[in-house]
Amino acid sequence: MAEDVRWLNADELQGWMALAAMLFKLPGALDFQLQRDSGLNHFEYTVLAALSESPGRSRRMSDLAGEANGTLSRLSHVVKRLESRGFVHRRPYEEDGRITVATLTDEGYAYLVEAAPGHVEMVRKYVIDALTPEQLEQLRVISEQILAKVDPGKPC
Amino acid sequence: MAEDVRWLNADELQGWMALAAMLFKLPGALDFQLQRDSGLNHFEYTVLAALSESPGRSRRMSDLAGEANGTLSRLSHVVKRLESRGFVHRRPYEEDGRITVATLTDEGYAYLVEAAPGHVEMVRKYVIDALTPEQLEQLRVISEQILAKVDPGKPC
DNA sequence: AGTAGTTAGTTGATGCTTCAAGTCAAGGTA
DNA sequence: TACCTTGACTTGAAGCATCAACTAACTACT
Repeated sequence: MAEDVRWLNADELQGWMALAAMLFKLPGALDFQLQRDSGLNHFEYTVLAALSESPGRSRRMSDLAGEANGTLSRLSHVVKRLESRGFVHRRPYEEDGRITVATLTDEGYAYLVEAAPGHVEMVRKYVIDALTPEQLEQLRVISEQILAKVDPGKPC
Repeated sequence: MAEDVRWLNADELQGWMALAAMLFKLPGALDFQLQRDSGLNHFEYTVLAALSESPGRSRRMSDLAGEANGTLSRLSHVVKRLESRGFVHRRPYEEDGRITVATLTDEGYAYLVEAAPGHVEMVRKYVIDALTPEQLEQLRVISEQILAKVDPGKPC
């Protein structure tokens, strides 16, 4: 078929391999710490954190899914779990019955406050302290450029 | 407890949020393309690719797990699936019966050759072409530094 | 030779994610 | 009013990953 494939040269391959390795291992490492210390995975943590910073500690499901970088389906399952643990509750939005609003409960907030320091420490250890401020800035720009290609519908 | 948490400042938070978003979305996007076009996920692809570049298209399980950035258990499940599809076969190593050697079959190689162009194209589109050569080099260095913190046991 | 300990890999259960299909509410359209 | 159509979720099944427990093969000690 397409014989005109633009294969990767040595530098490109090296760059991609390094990124791929990081892409595989960092999420696992973060999940491991969170799971062990708080019984949450990274997605669940992100959901709770996003709620805690929202007005009224509430947010509609679609927004929350976007904020936490997940699909609506995934979020729905996760919020059901979090709800059964008493960290979140859901109610239909009065002005539009299709919309569901999720709210962080006091227990959920307290739990998040317990979990946050350990998580922040890990992010520091693995990412922030591993890089110079310049590198972190480079990484931010790079991540945004890649994200723009992967998910063009998110102007930011 | 520990009230002396070093929270993230605005720049640090921005950098981390951008990385996190990329970390969540890029693997999904790559998996999606591979799954749709080739019925493989990224880990399976990596395993086949690693085998194809090994002497005799063969490798012991532990090495392969390291190469593909996964655990031995995960690899074992995956190789079982790949074996049942006829892409790989396993045999015990004569000189040490504990060791298992996995080998890429001709069908597996042919399948990989079919899948590779589409995958390379995606890696180009999402990563290589999104960045300047300097940025790719920055990203390689950054990834290696992060990886060294996450997984200190791998000197490279 | 016998026993304990280590290494390499496998397996099964559990839980999370994904995908496709479903529900239910709201906004046209006629 | 009845009928599509779209939007916003929810659900159930299937697949995949993770974890802990297990087996088998080798090594070291006595």
